[in-house]
Amino acid sequence: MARPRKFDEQQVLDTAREQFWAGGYAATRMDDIAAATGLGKGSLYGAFGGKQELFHRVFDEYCRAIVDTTAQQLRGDDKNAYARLSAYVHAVAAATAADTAQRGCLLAKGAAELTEHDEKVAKRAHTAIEALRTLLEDDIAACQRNGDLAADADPGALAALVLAVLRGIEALGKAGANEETLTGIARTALAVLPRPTD
Amino acid sequence: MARPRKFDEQQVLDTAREQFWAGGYAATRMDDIAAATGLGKGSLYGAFGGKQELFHRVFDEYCRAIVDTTAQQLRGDDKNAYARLSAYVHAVAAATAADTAQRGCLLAKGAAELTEHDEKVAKRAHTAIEALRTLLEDDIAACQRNGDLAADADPGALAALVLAVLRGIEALGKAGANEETLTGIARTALAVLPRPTD
DNA sequence: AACGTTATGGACGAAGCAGTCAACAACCAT
DNA sequence: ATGGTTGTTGACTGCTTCGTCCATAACGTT
Repeated sequence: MARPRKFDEQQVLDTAREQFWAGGYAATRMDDIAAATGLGKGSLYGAFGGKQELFHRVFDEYCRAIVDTTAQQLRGDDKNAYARLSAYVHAVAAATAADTAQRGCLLAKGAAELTEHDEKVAKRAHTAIEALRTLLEDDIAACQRNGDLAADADPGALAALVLAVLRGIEALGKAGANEETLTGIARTALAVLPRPTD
Repeated sequence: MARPRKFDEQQVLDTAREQFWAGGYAATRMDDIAAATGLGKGSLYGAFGGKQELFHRVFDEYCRAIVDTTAQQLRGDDKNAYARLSAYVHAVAAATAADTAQRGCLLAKGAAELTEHDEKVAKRAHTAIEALRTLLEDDIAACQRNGDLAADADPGALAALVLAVLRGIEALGKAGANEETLTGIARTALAVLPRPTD
């Protein structure tokens, strides 16, 4: 009944994410996104509404992806819960260290730039962080059931601590900490988690 | 021999800092700073050079202030080293929670926005972070000498961990974590630091 | 095939932006 | 006091950028 779109919406969102990720929200121009995607501005505005809406789409999708990926890495049986936690924490440190361009995490970057002025971004970031905390708490509780961590510790508190360490690793990566420092933090954080006393 | 300045340079820097802090680098306009300080743009450019240089001045000064404040809070005799560490960690959590406007830390915000594209900002942030790490390490070593923390632990590693937790608290504050969560993280982090075994 | 509907692309408008400039003002050394 | 030097002001320039608009293109339905 009408002319179909020539572009793949997902592909455009991916490209837009790269642009916003590299430059931040304010410094990214819609013309850049148009050029990078090959779309005319009319199509871009027609399909997504505007710069802010486009960023919201990108940010929302990124948050969803982060939480999904983490869920895949942390969910599983009690038996391997500690191994998963350890692997995850080390993976975040390694990924941060490997990010030589120091782009960091779009969740952190977007939140830092826009939380104060954009309610939607603030809410979305909060939801994502809360989801990550829950995933960590579930895994830590599994570790406790399996006897890998002290049963009398508060899993929620430990999850919040680990989450803070992870976000801190990310922040220190931005500040140019080297790989050894970052992996060292991961190692130390895991080492200080309370063990069963028997 | 020449006309003296009518404005206080420090006051202008303070005002500029507020502007950059609230809006970020890209979103802050020189006209805003001019209006907020009451200076004409000519004076502003004459005294500071341009937007980038002005931000460098502000950022440098902010980093210096952060490190100085931390040094005042952490330096002292071995006897009270642990009390100082505890007070400092809790103070950061409380300050982050109290920051209802969620402006966060200019060091983190500036680094997140500009590290990739501005070498000077990257270097300055790195230096500041390294200084903070050293201050923490010195205090932690003092704690060990005084028997408040396990002597066999690596003070450098513990310092890096605590620093990560602190930066993580800051990041979680941006994401809207409530006061209870933040102070809980501070409490848990201190609780998991290794104690002497005797 | 003709038509209604939606997509496309790029020129355009309007506002915003960093930075400049020239006329004027204030100071001090002589 | 006077002149040289530096600070001040705000209008101005030239460029950038968001968003719109419209002529045209491509599709499905009848």
